[in-house]
Amino acid sequence: MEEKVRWLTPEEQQAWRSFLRLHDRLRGRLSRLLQAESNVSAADFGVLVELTDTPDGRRRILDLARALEWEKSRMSHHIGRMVKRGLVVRDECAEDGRGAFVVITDAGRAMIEAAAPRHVEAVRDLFLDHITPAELRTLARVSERVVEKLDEDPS
Amino acid sequence: MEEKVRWLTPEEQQAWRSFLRLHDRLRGRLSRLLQAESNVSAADFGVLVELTDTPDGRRRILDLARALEWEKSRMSHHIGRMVKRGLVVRDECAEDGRGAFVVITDAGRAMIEAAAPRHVEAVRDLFLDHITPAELRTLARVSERVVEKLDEDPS
DNA sequence: GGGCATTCGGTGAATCATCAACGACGTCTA
DNA sequence: TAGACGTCGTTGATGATTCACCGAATGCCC
Repeated sequence: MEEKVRWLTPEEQQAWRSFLRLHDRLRGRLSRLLQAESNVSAADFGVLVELTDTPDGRRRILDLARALEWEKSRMSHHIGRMVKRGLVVRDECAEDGRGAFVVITDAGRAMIEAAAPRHVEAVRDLFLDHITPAELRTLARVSERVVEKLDEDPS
Repeated sequence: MEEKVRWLTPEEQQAWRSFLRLHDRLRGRLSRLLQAESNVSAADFGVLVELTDTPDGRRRILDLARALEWEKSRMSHHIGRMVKRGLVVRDECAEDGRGAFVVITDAGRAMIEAAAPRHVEAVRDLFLDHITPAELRTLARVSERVVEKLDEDPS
């Protein structure tokens, strides 16, 4: 009952590895920059961005978790740490007694307003500036297509 | 002294986010598959692949760390866990009294030989199959170029 | 050879992520 | 309105990663 394995061709192998490597490097570099220049982790940054996307800077925990594709448990722990550092506060939810809101504080707002321009600049310097518009479109197209397939796939 | 920030255009923003999302999803899915079907983590898999790349299945620790772009400390901790599970053993180094080798065990070899075909298949199913050869070439080209720039950049 | 910096690897503490379980609440149905 | 069931969020235990540091061995330069 032995199936033959279709191993990757050298080109495929190399493309796949470069692709993975790029991601690791970019993320590593960007998060070290965020940490060094603005004293926030990439995770903090993501949460703060989501919060500032709403006019009042408050969102339900599960809503946040879904937006960032985190587990609710991770979100809960992470929010706890951010509360301790004064970036956000918890607030209870009137409509739903089980629920809870997270609200950005002034300190949190100050932090992200300081961090965002540097971050955008870094994304340009390290990534976008080295890619042609056509390549970027290809990248976006491929990414969307593959993610879509992943979502369809039962797992 | 205020600099103007060149925020991302909607297209850039969307491409960047899709790109990040793709990676997270793919990695998550692949590592869950490895874990579920073959009982190894993606990290274990990487180490075992590096070890089987040499004829005798033994490599210096720092050498491994560099190949995987890990910190030596992470490698050391990880090897410790793999030793505990019987996938590899440590071996001392004759030429250099400070050094140490890691050697794959029979159990480790069996594990990766079981895992590799499934993994390759998954990479095809989830990624390569949804991409044209031209797109793959673009991806590889862009990845290599950007990684190269990252390496040049002082940080 | 004696001193000194560097490299190799390991360790403990702190941080972060994941998993299973839980309590509290909401919703649906009989 | 009672019970069953699902959802929201938290918690504690367990693993994994990073950081700062250490000891041992090596290489280097005088």
